This record gives sequence, structure tokens and C-alpha cells, in this order.
Amino acid sequence: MARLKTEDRRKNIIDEAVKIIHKQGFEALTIRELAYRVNVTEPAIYRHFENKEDIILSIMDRMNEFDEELNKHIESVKGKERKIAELINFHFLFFEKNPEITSIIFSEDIFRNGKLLPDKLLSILTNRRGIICKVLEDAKRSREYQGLSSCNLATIILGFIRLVVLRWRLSGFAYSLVESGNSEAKTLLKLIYNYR
Amino acid sequence: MARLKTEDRRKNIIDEAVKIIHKQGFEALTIRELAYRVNVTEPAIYRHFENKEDIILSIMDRMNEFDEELNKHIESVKGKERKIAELINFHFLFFEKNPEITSIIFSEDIFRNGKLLPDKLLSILTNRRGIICKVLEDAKRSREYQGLSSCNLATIILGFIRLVVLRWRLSGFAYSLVESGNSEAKTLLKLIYNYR
DNA sequence: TTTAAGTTAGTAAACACTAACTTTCAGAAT
DNA sequence: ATTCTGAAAGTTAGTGTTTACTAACTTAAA
Repeated sequence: MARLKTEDRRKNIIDEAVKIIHKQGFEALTIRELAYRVNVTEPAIYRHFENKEDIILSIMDRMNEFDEELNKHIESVKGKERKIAELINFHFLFFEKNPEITSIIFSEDIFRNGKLLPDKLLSILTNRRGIICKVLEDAKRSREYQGLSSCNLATIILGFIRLVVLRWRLSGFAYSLVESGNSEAKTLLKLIYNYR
Repeated sequence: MARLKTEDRRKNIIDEAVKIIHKQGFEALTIRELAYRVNVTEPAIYRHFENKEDIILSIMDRMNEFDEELNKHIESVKGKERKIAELINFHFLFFEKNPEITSIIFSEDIFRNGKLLPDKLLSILTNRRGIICKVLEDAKRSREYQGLSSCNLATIILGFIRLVVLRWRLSGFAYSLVESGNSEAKTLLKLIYNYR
């Protein structure tokens, strides 16, 4: 098959690894299967990655892209209250567009290999909560959610998003996440906006 | 070692299987390891279970115990509004007491083996949401959450619980789930009770 | 004394990974 | 412009280990 430079091949391998986890689960991610999908032999994989854990860690690095996108998007939204709604909407939009990512984010077992990975997920969650918390703190100033803890509220919002996405995943992505998610989000937003 | 009747040995095996998943992850659940923990040889396992999937399915059956306990507990609580708070509290209490259960409920990869298991988790989640939804419907009648969808609210509550428990798991069960969970729950309850 | 619960000793297949060889290709020297 | 060369990307053929599972034998107990 076509010969690729290591940078391109690395990207190629990670892409296929994510697809495997998405379609067949983390257990199915073997070097054999990966090599087959990439159309090279097994040792060729080791030309570009030290070992399997190295591959998994590289997958995690790709996850950071979302947080960057999220941050950018939120900053561009005008209106502090609208940001909360847009934050939820953006999650659903992104996951509907990149369903493979949910397979990574929701795969607990990925994060149990080694000791680095649980910390990685925890830092993703903490970081995400930080972003939401900041948006809420901003909104607080313009309206009166004074009695509420912004970070606790962030937990509620993030937990809501995760569960809605999990149900969508378990359904086999059978319906529109954006549609059904935002419909359910109305109740949450009502709850927040109507807090006195 | 001591010779057990098949019923007792089955329970024995399931107990150890849950412990393995809890301590070492789903990947570590091998017949070898299981037999070692149970203090029998590998073929003895197959005396009591047809194959590995049979073991996993039996683990799932045990999960139903929680829903029964939850239902009983909620019915015993007086005061329709208090039931909501107690529902959240009971989740935290149960999981703190049975941390192994969280490893099962949160292990996506368990549910990817075969086709029966994803449906199983979906039915657990749907059932749980039904329980919460019912409590909320009751509370609705005595107070005015009229503008809110009870089932959407149930999603918010369940999502909140799951995320709080997930963070606790990722921390390595380093703190009291009941304490920190209920503290965070105050914000959610405020949000619900103060809805006008 | 029958039968259920256990054993020993194995199977074939899959796993992550490696040593050693070959091919491709870009850039330098002719 | 063509050839040479060295390194990078790929191969074949294997390693030892672990996996789920089984056939055939033994032991204990009701």
C-alpha cells in the first residue's frame, strides 16, 4: 500500500483506532485489528508508536480539541444568559457531529489502563466544569442567582449533558441528539432562569 | 477446598467477579483470575456457568436489587417534597456502601459485549428514571412545578447523581460521597424548590 | 452407590511485541 | 540529468504468554 510519512501515518492510525473503539468497543482495539484497518502489517504500527498505551494516550490528546473549540465558541456568543443555553447546545451539536468522541469520553475502561489515564479524564471533567462555571459566574453578575453555587450548578449541567448523550449512545444513535437534547434542556434552563 | 452446592458457588463466583471488576477493571475479569479468587480450578467455574457471557449476565441480574431497595425506601419516606431529597441521598448512601456496584453501572465496556447488555443498561436507566419521575409527579400535585416536565427533571437529577458518583470513582473513593454529594445536591434542590 | 463438584492436563486461537530483512524515496554527489 | 546512499517505512516469520474452553478422570457426600 501507499507509503506515508510518520506524521501522516500516526494520524491515520489514531483515526482508525478511534473508529474501532466507536464501532466495536475498547476491547476490540488490538494491534492486529488496527493494522488490518490501516492496511499495513502489525510491526508497521510499532514503527510509529512505542506500544499500545502510547496509542491510547495519543487518542486522549485529540480529546483536548473539543475544549478549545468550546471555549472559542462560547466567547463568540453575545449575551451572558444565552451563553448557558448555547453551551448546552454546542455540546449536543459537537457530539452529534463526532459520535466517535463519545465512545472515548464514555469508555471508563480506557481510563483504567495504567495510572495516567484516570487523571486525564478527571482533568478533562474538571476543566470542562471550569469553563461552565466561568460562564455561570458571568451570568450571575447580570442576574440574581446569588443563592446558587456556580460550580455546583456546573455539575448539574454537565451531568445532564452526559446522561442525555449516554442514552443517545445506548440507543445506537437512533435519533437526533440536538433535537431531543435541547428539548430536554428547556426544563433545565427554565429551572435556572426562573430561580428567584 | 470446601465443596459448595451449585447455588452457593454461583453466588460465590458472582461476588468475586464483581470484586475483580471493581478493583482491576472489566478487562481483568478472566476465568483464570476468577478461579484463583474463588479458590477452585478453571474448569470448576464452567461447572456452574455455561460461559463468560453467562457470568456477566448474572452480574447484571444482581443490579436489579438496587432498584427494589430504592423503591421500598422511597415509599417509606413521608412528605412528598422530602422524597426528592431522600431519593438523591439514598443513591449516595447506597453507592458509598456498595462501591463495587458503581464499577458495574459505570463500565460501558461491559455493556458492549453481545447485544443483550446495552439493552439491559438502557432498561436500568429508563426504569430508574421512571421511579424518579413518579416521585416528581406526586410532588407536582402538592406544589406548583406545573411548567416543568417531570421526566426531564428526572433526567437532570439522574445525570447529576451519575456525574457526582463518577467524580468520586475517579478520585479513587477518596472522600465521603454522601457528604460531598448532598452538599452539591443542595443547589439542585434549591433550584427545584424555588421554582415559581 | 449414584451424581454433583471438583481435579489434571490439555486444546487452538489471540494477544502484544520483536528480530531481521526489504523496499521506497528524498537529497547529495557525480 | 543520472546515480548513489542512507534513513525511514514497510515486510516476513516468529517469540512467549494469555485467553476461553474441554475431555477425561477423581473425589466427596446425600
